Amino acid sequence: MSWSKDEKDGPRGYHHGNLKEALLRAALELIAQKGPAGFTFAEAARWAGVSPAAPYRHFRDRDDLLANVALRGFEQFEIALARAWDNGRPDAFTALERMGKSYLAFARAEPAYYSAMFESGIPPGSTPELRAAGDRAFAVLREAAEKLCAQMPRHGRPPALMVALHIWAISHGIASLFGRGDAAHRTLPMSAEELLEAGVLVYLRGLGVPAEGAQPA
Amino acid sequence: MSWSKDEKDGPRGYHHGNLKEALLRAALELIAQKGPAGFTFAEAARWAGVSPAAPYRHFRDRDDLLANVALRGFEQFEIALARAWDNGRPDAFTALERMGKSYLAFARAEPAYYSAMFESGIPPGSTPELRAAGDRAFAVLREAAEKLCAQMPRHGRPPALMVALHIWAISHGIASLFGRGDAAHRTLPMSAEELLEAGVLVYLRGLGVPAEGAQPA
DNA sequence: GGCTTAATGTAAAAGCCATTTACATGAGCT
DNA sequence: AGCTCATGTAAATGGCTTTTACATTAAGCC
Repeated sequence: MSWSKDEKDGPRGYHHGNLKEALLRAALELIAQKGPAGFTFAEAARWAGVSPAAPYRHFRDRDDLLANVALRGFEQFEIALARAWDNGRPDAFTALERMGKSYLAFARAEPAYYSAMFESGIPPGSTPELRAAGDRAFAVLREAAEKLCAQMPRHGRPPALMVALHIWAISHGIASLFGRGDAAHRTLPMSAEELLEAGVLVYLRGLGVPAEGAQPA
Repeated sequence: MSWSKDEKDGPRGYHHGNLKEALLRAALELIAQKGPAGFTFAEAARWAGVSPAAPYRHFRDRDDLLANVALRGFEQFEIALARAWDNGRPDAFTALERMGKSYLAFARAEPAYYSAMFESGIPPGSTPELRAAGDRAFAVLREAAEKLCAQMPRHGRPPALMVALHIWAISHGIASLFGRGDAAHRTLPMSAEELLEAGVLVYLRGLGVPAEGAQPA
């Protein structure tokens, strides 16, 4: 019945039907266009075809919506990293490099998620779920570090947590400073991917890691 | 000469006397309290005791003020880094470690500047002055990398620019992710300073740098 | 000292946002 | 059919940003 017909996805009646989802998608799109700062609650509502007050039925406030976008971002991020890591196949070293590329690829392909996650001003611990999702994503990196460290000689073996933090830091640093080609970032004499790969390579050599199957010199 | 008396610093009459400066200081204070996102033009004006429209005589808009804060931040940052570098004394290695500590100390001591510089959404190239100031700050790091590389055996000597970028990235990554102890960041099993120092140490070992006066093994 | 001018503030208004409250609609269950 | 709760709407409040017309004053010039 409804009033006219049934337009693919537009709001059908008094009730939207899937507003929460629509708002999350709208927010993602708006953040992609104007950054987390430029994103407005009202515009997301407009985008979803509802009144400015409607979103409050699904999110406590603007920050809550932002935090949910970040949450979803961490989930996607974890998936992407885990897929790249692929359980350390064929070997930890190769898989780690692959994960590094995946890290930057995510930041580039999903700038809205990435900025919601790291540059929106939403504290990581603003909600337990958010923190947990962030931790799960980091856990992938940490697992990689564990596996990498495990195959080092027991002697000077570094703490895997520290290694994971270092790699996270340099990855995030590169993504954040040079992440995308847009005007919002600095330009580089090389690609971010090359820069990260080289950095991790040097770092791992510093740990004595490639003493695995490759030649140390 | 003045109008009524001379009260230390309060606005004396119709004209403020030093509004631009007052606004910059107010912005810095407000950003420190509520982050770059929470900072408002109107509140800065209130803080300076002028009407909401007054700031427009000194800054094109809110972003312009933010950019000027960032500009000032880069200048301070350059000074801090240069002081720590101290021309590479007593040796490049020691001086670099000192600069790393200085980097984090700045981020911690001047979170408002740091976030205006890197986390405010103001693009680095939004104005030529801003870009130049950023470049000057980076130049200090780059000089350090040059000096460090210069003392390496000519053979496998890495590009100094790349080294500078790597160190910048890991420094920024750590500052940005774990920078301050506040709720806005993640907590660590060690201090950010220790983490950075260890990371740079490993990285430099990977480059073969400490083959200077120390023992390579 | 007067006059002129440009710099610096103010007042008021338009338009957007976030958020709240009271009310409306309708989906699902009995 | 009747109830009830989830989900929307309308309208209002209070801030913020930015613009425009106007007020005040600092400074230079005679």
